Amino acid sequence: MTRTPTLNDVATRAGVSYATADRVVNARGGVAEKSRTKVEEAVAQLGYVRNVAAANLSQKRVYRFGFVLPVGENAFFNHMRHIIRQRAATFPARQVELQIFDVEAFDITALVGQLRALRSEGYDGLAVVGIDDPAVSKEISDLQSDGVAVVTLVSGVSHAAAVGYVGVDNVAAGRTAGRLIGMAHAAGYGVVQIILGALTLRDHAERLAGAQAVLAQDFPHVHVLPPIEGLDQDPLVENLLHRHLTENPEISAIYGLGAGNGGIFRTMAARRPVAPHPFCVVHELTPDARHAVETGLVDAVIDQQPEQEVDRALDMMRQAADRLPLRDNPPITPAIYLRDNLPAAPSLPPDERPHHDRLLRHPLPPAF
Amino acid sequence: MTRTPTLNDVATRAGVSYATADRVVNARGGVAEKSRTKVEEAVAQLGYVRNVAAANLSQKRVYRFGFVLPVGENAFFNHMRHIIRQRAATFPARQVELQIFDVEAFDITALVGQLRALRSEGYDGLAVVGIDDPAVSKEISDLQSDGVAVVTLVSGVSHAAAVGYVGVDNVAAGRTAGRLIGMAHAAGYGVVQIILGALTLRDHAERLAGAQAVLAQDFPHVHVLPPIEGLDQDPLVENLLHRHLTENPEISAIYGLGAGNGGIFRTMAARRPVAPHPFCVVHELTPDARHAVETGLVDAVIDQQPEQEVDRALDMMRQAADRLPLRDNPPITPAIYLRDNLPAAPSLPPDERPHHDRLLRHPLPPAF
DNA sequence: CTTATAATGACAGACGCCTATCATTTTTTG
DNA sequence: CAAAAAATGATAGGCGTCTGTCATTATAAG
Repeated sequence: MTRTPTLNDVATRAGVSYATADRVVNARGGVAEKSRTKVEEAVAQLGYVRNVAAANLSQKRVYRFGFVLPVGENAFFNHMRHIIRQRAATFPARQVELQIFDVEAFDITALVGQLRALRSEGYDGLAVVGIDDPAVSKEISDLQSDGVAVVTLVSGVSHAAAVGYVGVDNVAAGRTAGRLIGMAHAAGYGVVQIILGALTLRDHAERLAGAQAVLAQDFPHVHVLPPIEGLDQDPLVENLLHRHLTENPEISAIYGLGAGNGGIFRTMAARRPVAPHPFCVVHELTPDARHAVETGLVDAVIDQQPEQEVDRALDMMRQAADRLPLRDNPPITPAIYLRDNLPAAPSLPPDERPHHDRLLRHPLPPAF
Repeated sequence: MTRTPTLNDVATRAGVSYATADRVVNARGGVAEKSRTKVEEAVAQLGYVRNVAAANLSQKRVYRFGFVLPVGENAFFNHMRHIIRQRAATFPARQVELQIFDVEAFDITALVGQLRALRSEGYDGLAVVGIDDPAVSKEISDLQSDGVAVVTLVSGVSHAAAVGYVGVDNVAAGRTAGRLIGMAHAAGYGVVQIILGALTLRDHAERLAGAQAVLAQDFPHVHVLPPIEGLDQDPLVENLLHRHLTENPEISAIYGLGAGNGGIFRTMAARRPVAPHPFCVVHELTPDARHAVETGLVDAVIDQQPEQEVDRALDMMRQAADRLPLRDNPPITPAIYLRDNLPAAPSLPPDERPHHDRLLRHPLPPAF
């Protein structure tokens, strides 16, 4: 029954005073090279691990973590906001304080500005939905050197000195969708229409590449049409998709890998009575998407599991704040949801309820 | 900037001494009804939450959690063991001590004996893979009243006064498999052969029912053969499956919902060069199953995500030990893995590596 | 060798809670 | 009403770490 060693034990073992051991462990400086080595050796030999509970108590520590998310009508990030708030609600008991910061989507200047503003706010950790840009990267590195543990979330930032990245492999996600579509064409010939936001968005391009690769290699009998760019806008997507479906009745599958899914759902709902049902795959299990799967409008949803992402980000920030070694975090795998393995519906605030009422009020697509 | 209230504040507010407030909060008894109410009101009014860090410090608390798992050649539980050990390795820093207890599978007496033995061991929490039996249920309730937080894992125990259940909905898992199979038969007609351990095993029966229900309702053109009972034994499964496939060349899909998957992989591998590839779904992402997916022997794996289950169980035990309200834990959803969204391969100890070497050494099924 | 400077030691108080003891007050019981 | 029992108050010491102060000693610079 060996007691777990305290810093006092370390000091004794190293043959220095508690004060010196503390100076080393907490990197306060003003310690001779020689003493530092002795203390570090003692730490290693005894396997000393700082008692986080005691440390937190003495400092009256409250963990301050922030999430920096793009703002907009993006259902996915709204969902993520909700998850974060939910976690925040269960946290006061653990002395954790969570804040969400909204930043205009795709706005590098705004993001950099927000990050800079946060630099002096004394946050222990920040989870940032990145934009891959040198200025952002620089800002993140600066935050890190100011002692803020930064985690990039959903979309990484290259060359940033972040603690880590939490997000899915979008190529894998696209491949997964591609294979599902391929499986659904065991019959043989088929035509796939892909809808995305824009080819310039890295996430979308990656998913597209993944899907195309799998279909070309393993399902050569399935023909992939050139993708439609819907700019992630529901009405535009609806408009374009409806036209393509009408002009090309051979289309047997639809893959929406961007964010204008509302347009897909409406198109599918409108056409359901008239035409045979193409196999349909979309991304992100938003309330609308869930409803579409439940009602059979959509066959499968590829999801990046924001709950897991949020938890993982919190974990990492916490570990960093506690100065514990990070446990390795393998990339999150995209989940496949069919109507039978949907997770229990989360309780939602009123403004995030699915829009199916509105959806059903328009049983026919607008003429154009 | 209001300080978070301490028990001292509660005492003051309630107009009693610290000692009395403490007696109430820690349920030490010997407090008049009236005082208790006053204290409870003060707690509610101030929103007092016990500072777990301080409490743990003062008690030199080390959390002691145990997992009680069935022992045997079951690949799934071996995988789970590995996950638990992995978690345990990262825990000393958080003063958590993890133990695994092996119990003979399906042995009620052994399980009850083990649980009883653990009763006096001072565990804070136990995660138990249950057997649904009154004796087990009784034992769990007793543990709970002795202050041990019990979580049932993977398979629940009815009427047990456990803190909660962590596991998947097996009907949903079966339905998911059924739908995948249905999707793969967009062509039309098809024949499904289901292999399970035994119809008397609840998990298996539930999965079977789920799959049958979905196929009957949404894919009536797919014919489901009577299931084969392979007793979860690889050689028997291989033997039976090979015979059925030979006798019924119409079989277009195989669904292995039990644990004798090694037999399925070998059969598929052996037949691959000769026959067209039936669509194949199995359960649990064991190393062997992963390899089978990677090599295309198997099309999809339904997985109950043991990592998540272990983490969830640990979370719940921890919350209970900290006397915090449990956050609601929605059932874990079965994951679908195709070869494109496989999670990063976990590092495995040598004895749990996939057996594909052995598998490939027998390119043909044994004659019989 | 004498200053200045750097490094070290020795403590003490605080963080919030737990445990224990003992004295004191209130309530119950006979 | 006295005696017994129950409830309450007061308080002290400890858990391991952090922070700060101040005195002391070792080292470097002049």
